[in-house]
Amino acid sequence: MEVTVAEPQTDSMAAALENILTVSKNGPGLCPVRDILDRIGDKWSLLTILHLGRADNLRFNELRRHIEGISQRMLTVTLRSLETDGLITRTAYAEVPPRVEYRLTALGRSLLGAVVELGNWATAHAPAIAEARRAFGVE
Amino acid sequence: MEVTVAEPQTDSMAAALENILTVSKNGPGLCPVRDILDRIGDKWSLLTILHLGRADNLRFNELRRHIEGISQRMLTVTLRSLETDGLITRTAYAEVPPRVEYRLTALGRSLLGAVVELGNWATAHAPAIAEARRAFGVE
DNA sequence: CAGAATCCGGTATGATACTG
DNA sequence: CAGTATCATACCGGATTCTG
Repeated sequence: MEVTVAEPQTDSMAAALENILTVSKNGPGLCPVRDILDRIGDKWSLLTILHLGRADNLRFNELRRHIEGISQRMLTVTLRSLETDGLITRTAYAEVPPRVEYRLTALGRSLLGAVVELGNWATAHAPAIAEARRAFGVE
Repeated sequence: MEVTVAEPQTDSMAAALENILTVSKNGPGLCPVRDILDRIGDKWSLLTILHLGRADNLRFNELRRHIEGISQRMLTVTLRSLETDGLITRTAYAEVPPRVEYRLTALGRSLLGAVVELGNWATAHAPAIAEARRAFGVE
C-alpha cells in the first residue's frame, strides 16, 4: 500500500501553515513548533524514537548498541527527557542483573508518523543537500 | 479537504523505519536523519522555513519581524546555512536602500510537507506534553 | 546491567557596535 | 536596509570514574 508523500501543496497546507505559525496561544511568545524542537530536536531524541518505533521495546544497552556513537550519559539524559515528556515509558524489573525496558507511549507513537516522513525526506534528499553544499563551497 | 494524519501504523511504516535506520550508507556512521537534524534542528531553521513556506518570498527584516525573538545575527547565520544547504535562495537587488529577498527552493518546498506535519503534531499534542511534564514533576 | 556523578571543551546563541 | 565583526556566555555533549 503506497503512501502519498508531500507534494500536494494544496491550500490545506496553507491553512496548516497559518495555524502553526499563529504564535503566542499558550505561553508568552511560545510557538509550539519551537517548543517541540527544543525537546526532540537535540542530537539523539529522534533517533531514539525511531529505534523504539521499530523494535517496540528495547533495553538500555540494546538501545546503546543500536544508536551508533551515543554515549552512556547522553542515552540516559535523552531517555529521561523523553520520559518526562510522556513520549516513552521506563519499566524496571526487580531482577539481578537489573533489566530496564523502554517503549513508546501512545503519544510517542503518534509522533512516529511525522518523524518517519521527516526521515524519508532526509534519506531521499540527502544527496541533493550534499550536492548543494559542494556547489556552494566552490563558488 | 481533510488530511489523514499518521495512525496508519501499517507495515509500510515498518518498512520505512527499516530503510531510515539502515545506517552507514554514505559516510562513516552517518545516519541521514541525524545529518538532517544537525542542519535544520537548530533553534531557528524550521521556523524560518515555515515562514518562507507561507509567504513565498520575504525580505530580511520582514523575516526578522515574523520570527519573534530572533536576533539579527542568528537570522543571518540561519539564512546562510539554509542557503548553502540549497533549501532557500537569496536574491539581492542593486538598489538603494538595498533589498534582499529570500524564498524556498524546490528542495526547500519538498521539505515543507514533513515540517508541516511535524508542526501539526506539535500544535495538536503540545497540551499532552505539558500535562505529562506536570504529572512527572509532581511524582 | 543500568545507571549516577563529575569534569571539561566546543559550539550555538545572544548583545553590542559598526558599515556600504 | 541588510548586513559584518567582535566579544561574552550558557549549555550541550563527550570522557571518565564510580555504584547497586
